[in-house]
Amino acid sequence: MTDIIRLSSYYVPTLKEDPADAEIASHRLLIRAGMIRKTASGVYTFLPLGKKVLAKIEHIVRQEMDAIGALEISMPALQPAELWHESGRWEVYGPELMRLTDRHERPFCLGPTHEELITALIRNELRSYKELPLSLYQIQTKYRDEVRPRFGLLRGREFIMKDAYSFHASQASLQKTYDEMSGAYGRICDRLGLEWRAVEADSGQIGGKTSCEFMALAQAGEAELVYCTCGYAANTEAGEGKAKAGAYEEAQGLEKLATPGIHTIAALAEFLGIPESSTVKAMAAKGSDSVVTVFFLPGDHELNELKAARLVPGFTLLSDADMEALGLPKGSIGPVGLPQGVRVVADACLQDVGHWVVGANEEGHHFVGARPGTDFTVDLWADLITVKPKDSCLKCGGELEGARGIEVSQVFQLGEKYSRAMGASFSAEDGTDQPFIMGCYGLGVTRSMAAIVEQYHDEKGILWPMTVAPAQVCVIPLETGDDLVQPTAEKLAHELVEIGLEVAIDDRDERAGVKFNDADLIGWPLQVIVGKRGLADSKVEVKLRHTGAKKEVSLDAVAEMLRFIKRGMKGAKPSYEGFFG
RNA sequence: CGGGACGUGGCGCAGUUUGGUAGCGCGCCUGCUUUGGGAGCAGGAUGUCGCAGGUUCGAAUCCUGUCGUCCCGACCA
Repeated sequence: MTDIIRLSSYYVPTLKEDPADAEIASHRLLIRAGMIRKTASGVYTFLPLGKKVLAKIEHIVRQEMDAIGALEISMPALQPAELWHESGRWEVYGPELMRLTDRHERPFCLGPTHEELITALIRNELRSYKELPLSLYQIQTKYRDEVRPRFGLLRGREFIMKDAYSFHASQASLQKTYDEMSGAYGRICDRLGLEWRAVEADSGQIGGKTSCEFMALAQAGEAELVYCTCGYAANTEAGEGKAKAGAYEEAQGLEKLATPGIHTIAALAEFLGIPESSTVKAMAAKGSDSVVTVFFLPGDHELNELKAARLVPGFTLLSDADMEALGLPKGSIGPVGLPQGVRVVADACLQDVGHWVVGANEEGHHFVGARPGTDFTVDLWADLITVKPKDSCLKCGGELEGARGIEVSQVFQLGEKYSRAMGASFSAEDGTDQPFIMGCYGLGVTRSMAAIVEQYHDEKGILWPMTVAPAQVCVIPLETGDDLVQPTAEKLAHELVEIGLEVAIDDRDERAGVKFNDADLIGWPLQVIVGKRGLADSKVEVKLRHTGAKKEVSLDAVAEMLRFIKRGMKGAKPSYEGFFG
C-alpha cells in the first residue's frame, strides 16, 4: 500500500447532492464520496476508494484472526441443497435463503453462512482428537434474501462477512477458543475505531446456547440494547432485567370495576389515573401441545417471545378467533376465573405486587386488587419481559441504560448441533466416537464499514479513522499549473510515503474549493494544503479532519510533524497536540 | 406480506391536477478568462418520460397491468 493515490488518474466520482434513495449518513456519504454505488436493492458495487477501505478492514480482521491461530480458507458461495437438507435448515431457513437450480434441475443455494459446508468438510478430514482444536475462517461474500434490505450497507442482500468455525474435543476447549475469539473481536472493534459494547444475545437460527454480540453504538442501529454500570449489557431481544411494577394502592381486596369500552393498557391506566406500569397485561398463547398459557406482564412491558417460546415449545399467540372460542375476552383477560386447564405464567417482578390491576375475564370489566395466592394461583413465575431502559439490573440492582447499536459481529457456542445432525465425529482419547463440539464466529465486514461512517461523520462528510482511511494523508496542491506548488506537493507526498504514511495527492486540475470540499467529503484524516500563498513563506497548512484544526507548518517540518502524529496516534483520531510545545 | 411514496438525459428535480413542440440546476464536451472554500462568459452534446397494453386525431400527462426503488411495520446469523 505504498503507492500514492493520484486523484487525477483515480476514479472517485463524488457527488455534490445527496442521492435520492439514501437516508442514513453512511449510505448517503459512502455514495457521495464515490466509494459505493447501488446495483440493486441491497446489492452494492465498491468503487476504488471504497474497495481500499474494505481491504484495510479485512487486513485488520486477518491480522487478529491469524494472531489467535485461526487459519484462512475459502469455501464456495454456491452450495448444494443436500447439505442443507442434512442439517434441516433447507426448510427452517425460509425464504431468506437464496435458492437456485442448475441446468440439471439440481437445487443449490447461495450461502448465507457456512456451518453446513464446513461441517461436511471437517467430517471427511478430521478423524482424531489429536487434530483438535482447529479454527478456520474465511472472508467472503454472503447472500441473504432479506425481507427488507435497507440502510445501504447496513442490511444488504449481498454482503461481505468474515466467518470462522472452530472444532473441539471438549467444552473447555471450545470455551477457550470462544474467549480468544471474543478478545480478537474486541481488538478488531478498537482498531476500527468503533465505540462498541459486547452484549448478551440470542443465538437465533444459527443455533447453540451461549452467544455474544459486538455492537457499534449508533442511533441508526437496528438493535436496541441495555447496559449497566456494573458491566452487564444485553440485546433487548435476549437481555434480562426487573421491571418496576407498581400496584393500585387504594385496593383493599378483590374489587371488580366496570371499565366500559376499555381494551388497552393505555386506556385502562388513563381511566384509573395510574401509570401503565401499575397495571398487569395478559397475553394468551398456546404451544404445540395445544395447552393454553396466559402470560402476565407489567403493563408497560412487552412479552419477549423468545423467552416465552423457551417455556412453551411451539409458542404462538392466540388469534382473535382462538380467544373467542375459549371464552377469553381480548383486552379484559385476567388470572381470576380462567377456564379449566389454562396455565398461568407471570413475570417474576409481579411477585412483589400484592394487588394486581388486571382484566376480569368479562368484557368491559377489570379487577383492582387481585391477589396472587389468594384470588388466583400462578403456576409459574418466570422472566418474560422484553427488557427496557430504566429496568433494574439483575446483576447489581442498578438502573439499566438504553442505547441503539449496529451488530457488527457475533460469537456462538454451537455445541454439537451441526456435528450431530450431519454425522461429523472424531475418535476421542478413550477410543469412542464423539461428535465435534463447535463454535462459530461471524463479523460483518461491509457492515463494519458502514458502522464506522455512522460513528465518524459530520455535515461535510466522512471522518475516517487513521486505521481504515483509504489513505491517511492527502496532499492538496492548490494551483496544479504552478511550477513551484505542484513539484513541492509531489516532493512532499513522496517524503510522507518515506515515513510510512499512506498518501493521496489531489493533483486534479480543479479549483481550491472543489478540492477542499472533496477532501472533507472523502474524509482523509490528514490534509496537507500546498498553495502559492503559503509557499511564499515556505509554509504549508496541515489540517486534521477530525477536529478541523489547521496549522501552518514550515515545509521542512511537515514530515516530522506527521511522523509525530502517526506515532502518537491513540485510537482513531489523529492529533498534533504536544508537537509545538 | 400490510401501509405510504416515487420512477422524466450521468446526478438532483419541475412538468402530470386541466392530454397539444420535454424543461431547469449540477455534471459532461469546446474555447477564452479566472484560480486559498463547490468560478465567469460564449458555444455544444445527451431523453424509447421504467416497461407493456388500452383510450384518443394526439399520451410524460388519462385507464389497466407489470417491473423496479425508497420509507414505516412484520422479519432478521
